[in-house]
Amino acid sequence: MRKLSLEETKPYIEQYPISQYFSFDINPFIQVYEFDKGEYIFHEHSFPDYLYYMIEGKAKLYVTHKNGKISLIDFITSPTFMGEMELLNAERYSKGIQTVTTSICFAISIREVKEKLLADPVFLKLLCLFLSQKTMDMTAKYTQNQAYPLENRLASFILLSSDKQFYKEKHTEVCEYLGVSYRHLLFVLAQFCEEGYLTKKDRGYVLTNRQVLEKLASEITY
Amino acid sequence: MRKLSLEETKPYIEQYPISQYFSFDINPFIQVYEFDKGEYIFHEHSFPDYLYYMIEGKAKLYVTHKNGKISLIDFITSPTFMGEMELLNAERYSKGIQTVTTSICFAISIREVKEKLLADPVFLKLLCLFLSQKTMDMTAKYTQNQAYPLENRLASFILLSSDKQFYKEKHTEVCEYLGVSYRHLLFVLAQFCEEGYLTKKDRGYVLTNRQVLEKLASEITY
DNA sequence: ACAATAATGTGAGATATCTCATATTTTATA
DNA sequence: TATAAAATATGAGATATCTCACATTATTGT
Repeated sequence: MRKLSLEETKPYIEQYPISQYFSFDINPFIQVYEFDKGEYIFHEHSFPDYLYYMIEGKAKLYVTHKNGKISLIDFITSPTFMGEMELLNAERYSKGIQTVTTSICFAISIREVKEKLLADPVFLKLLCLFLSQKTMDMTAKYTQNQAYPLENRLASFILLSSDKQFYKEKHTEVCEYLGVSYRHLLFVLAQFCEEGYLTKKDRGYVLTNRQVLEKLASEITY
Repeated sequence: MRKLSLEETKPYIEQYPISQYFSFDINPFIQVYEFDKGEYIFHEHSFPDYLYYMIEGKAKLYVTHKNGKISLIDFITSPTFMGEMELLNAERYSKGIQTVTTSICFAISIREVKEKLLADPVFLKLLCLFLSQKTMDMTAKYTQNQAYPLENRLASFILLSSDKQFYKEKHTEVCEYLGVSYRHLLFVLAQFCEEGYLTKKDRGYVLTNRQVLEKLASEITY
């Protein structure tokens, strides 16, 4: 983690204006941080000091269970807030957030502006929208997780995350996201290859039968 | 569903003051509705006209999947808001909410006060707290669902929902809540009886070995 | 009070998914 | 560049959970 100098800060502030999200001048309270790839933004069970607004990058929100299993709750993609739950005091201890790529974040000191933020209708409205959208996405994901076998969910995930006709995600992340074991993910991927829906190439998979994948995925959503 | 008369309304308004949740006078916009047991407050895929604040009763928030499976997302207990996601415009169509007991709700016409509500810092702050708490509860539930077998989750559920040493919930609801089949729930309950943790009595179960149940439940949470 | 509906209960077989062990390859790091 | 760490890969056996079929007992509506 590196705090950017004032000169480095400037272009980001200009390129990503967030003043519209507040009814007071937020700029004096903003610092810009850069997180390396793989670095932790929040450690599990910590008390965050900052509300972050990620403007560039990608991260994983996860929780480690007592039995050692890890649930990847969500892929966090910019632009988004992080630490808003903690700001609201709703959470005793934070979940973990680890970057997947180098990430740039605005950091707003909770100590300094908590009072102001929690009385700001512009910000609060934005936060409400953000929270409800997040809740709905998660509800959809998790209810589907328990209502459909991996076959359907994986097909859906491949279609969503593939670039053109090429799928190439880290199995280690995907299995945690879809809530299955690494072994089982590989098993179903192998099945897809056997059936000819996918074909291994380089270090990824080519979608060789998009139609069937779409049919499998379509069994989930209306 | 029955709209209460003005005289009937009065005692509820007095007993459950919610004016503190708003920075303007909400009373002119409040109507009081009574829902019968088993009645639907929101049908799935409808567009709610009211923001509800349930003051008495209990309901189920659920979603029906394309394959016919039902996920009981949450047990909704008073006091709580309902329809807040729709108010925020975040949801195209609503989930279903069905009462479990006769329920009394304050109804606030979205059409009439949406603008005011979405600019009210007092209400918005409350809503943020509510939403983030809900998100966290759900995240906890769903990540645990996929990280632990029913044995642990059921033990935890029994301890939470039993009255003194007696457990008596509808299996049909519980299996949807815990995300398993009816058959499997009964199977694990039978197992608990065989092991002597529970004993069938009347139409419920007596907790005959609370200690073991607590041990099973404790494997989940920190 | 009776019929319809919902809830409970059980068996048997299928399968989706997990655990663990182990080998190889790729990527990160000193 | 050597070494450690992470990611990929696969087999074999176990199990958690599901589906379906069917019978019984409550509960509800008329």
